[in-house]
Amino acid sequence: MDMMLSCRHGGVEMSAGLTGAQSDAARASGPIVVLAGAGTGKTRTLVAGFVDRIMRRGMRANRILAVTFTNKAAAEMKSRIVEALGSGVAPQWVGTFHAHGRRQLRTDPDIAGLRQGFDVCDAEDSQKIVRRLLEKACAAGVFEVEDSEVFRRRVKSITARIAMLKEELILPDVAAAATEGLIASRKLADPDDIMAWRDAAAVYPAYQALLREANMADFADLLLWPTITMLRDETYRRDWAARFDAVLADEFQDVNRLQFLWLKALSRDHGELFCVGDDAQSIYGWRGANVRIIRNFLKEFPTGRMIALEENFRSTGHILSAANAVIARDPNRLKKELHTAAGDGKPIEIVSWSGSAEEAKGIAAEIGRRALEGVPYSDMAILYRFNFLSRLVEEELLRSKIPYELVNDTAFWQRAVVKDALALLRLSCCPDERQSDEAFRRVVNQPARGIGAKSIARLEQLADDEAVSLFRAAEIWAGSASGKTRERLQAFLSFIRTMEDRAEASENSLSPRIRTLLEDSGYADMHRAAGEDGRAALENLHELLELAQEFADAQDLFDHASLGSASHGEDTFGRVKLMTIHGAKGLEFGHVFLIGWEDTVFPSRNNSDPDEERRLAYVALTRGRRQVSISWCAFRNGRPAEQNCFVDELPEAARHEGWLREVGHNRRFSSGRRSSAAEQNAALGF
DNA sequence: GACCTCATTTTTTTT
DNA sequence: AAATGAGGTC
Repeated sequence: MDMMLSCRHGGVEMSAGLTGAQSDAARASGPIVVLAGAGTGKTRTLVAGFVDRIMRRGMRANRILAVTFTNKAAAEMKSRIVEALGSGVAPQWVGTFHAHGRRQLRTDPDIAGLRQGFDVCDAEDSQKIVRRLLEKACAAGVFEVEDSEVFRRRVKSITARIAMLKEELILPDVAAAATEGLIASRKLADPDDIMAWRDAAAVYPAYQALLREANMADFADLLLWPTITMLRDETYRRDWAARFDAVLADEFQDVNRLQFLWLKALSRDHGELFCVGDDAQSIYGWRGANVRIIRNFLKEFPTGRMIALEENFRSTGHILSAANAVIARDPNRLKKELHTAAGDGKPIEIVSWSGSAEEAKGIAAEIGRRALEGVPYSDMAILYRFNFLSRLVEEELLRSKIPYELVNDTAFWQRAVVKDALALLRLSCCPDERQSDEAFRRVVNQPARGIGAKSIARLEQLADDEAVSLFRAAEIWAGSASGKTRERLQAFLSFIRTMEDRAEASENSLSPRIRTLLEDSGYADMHRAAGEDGRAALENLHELLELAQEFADAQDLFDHASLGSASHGEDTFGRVKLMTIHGAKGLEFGHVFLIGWEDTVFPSRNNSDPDEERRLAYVALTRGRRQVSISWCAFRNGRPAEQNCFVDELPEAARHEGWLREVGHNRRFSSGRRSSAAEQNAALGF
């Protein structure tokens, strides 16, 4: 402990090599928000804050709550804390909002009307529930029958809105009134929007009832019920708040009202709320994130402090100039400007293409060229607004034999095969439970057992009438009726029962148990029979079996499956990374290719908040350390497209000063000089 | 009634 | 990637 007297700023700075601003932030007490611009050492400061509370202020590591949004961020934070403090210290409360919520809810499931061992359903499961409710309403004539695409969108929009209602702490019974109030007060001009909110409020109570009956919690529930209970019941709140001497929150710009109230309820007694974030990087508004929370922090906490970190340790001067220019047009932003002591670096390239195929070819060629110059593949990344934009690029990289990795294309635990395998497991655990209905539906007819849509519809009817699970309904049917379907059902039921018995009898660990399920059910064979088409599926199943070894029991595995986990980070060194801009947040690469910068694609026409798209552009640009190339196409999907507004907004001076280079071979680019074909080819590696 | 294959379609972005 | 629809076969 004499370390803290050893230099002017104390032990933290000395051991971690912090800047003055970072150190000030880490050592501050009371409510504080660190406005950490991209590349200014956000995680470092957060970890330093954690360490400072232990080393200098004498708190215990397991009495500090630290929250992040992603498992990856949580894992990183944990390991860096352990690195700083030594492996003897084990922080017990570092995790995601969802993981913390689940932990709190698992302690008292009854506050949400749930029983012990409840399941967490993911967004897809939520959508399926809403879909079935809506289909029922259609059948009853409450809703019109629409074409399937419109229907799909509607399900999506309603599901998202129910989550938003929960994040505003609006409970089912008051949802309708609250929605009408919202419609009356706010100027919701769009009639579609108004209708969607009304639909959501109407479906919400039935949705919640269904979840509860099936003993399931959705993502929002994990934090909603603990928070509501803390607000209603002071004893309960104190019980939880007393466990922590300080609360730390990462990515604070992305918290929603629910998460903020949860943080406040836990930190109210001591006021130790240490938040790190950057309002310029708030890109999750569609998921309920509320930028105004970080922007109004000082109004909420008049005694609090806001400390801005503006010295960037990542990018070149030119990259920062471009990023600053783009974000400067967000009128509500908290003022700060990134600067660097490093040099200006290479010019930013704006490359225009006639079509997306050409763009893909060009990027692959350019990556090949840079690789020859000695840039490791792993130091390059291609970032885009939507996942589907990766397809053509992927083909081209494959053709060019450039090793690449698609990051988070469809998260492992959300893949259909993985969910099917887990459904089999869930069903073999407790077939009679209502929470297995979803599992039943997934696998009854996979592989095809002759139990098709019509039979399942009849089963659902029966289950409804008798108020039992689908599995029970199937047993009733198999016991009474006759015919082919009866035999087929019987075969399936007895298979599940056998598996259930065997699971109880043996001490078989998880992995072999799943293997048996996959083999004996014919599920694995189904994919083997599909040949090339089933290869990816089999690989995923194999990986699942490997991963399953890490889990103690089925419940443990289900928990990880629904909230995701960081353990799926296989070593993929030496590969070009392909990911969405959202997925790239928090990461950095020497060379960054930003594709699809066309109006309606990026900024997306679907986002009602243009400033959020702007912030996304800011995030995209600030991922690059040394070189950033932006590209856009005159044609995308056979439709003409325009260079997006962000390109236009880059400082005019930059074009004259030569640090913004426009390269292209379609007739449409606006300003700047037209480069010769020879120049283009030289630049793009043909 | 159920299954298969082929084609089409439409993507937000993620816990 | 995954959900849908059409058209043909058992």
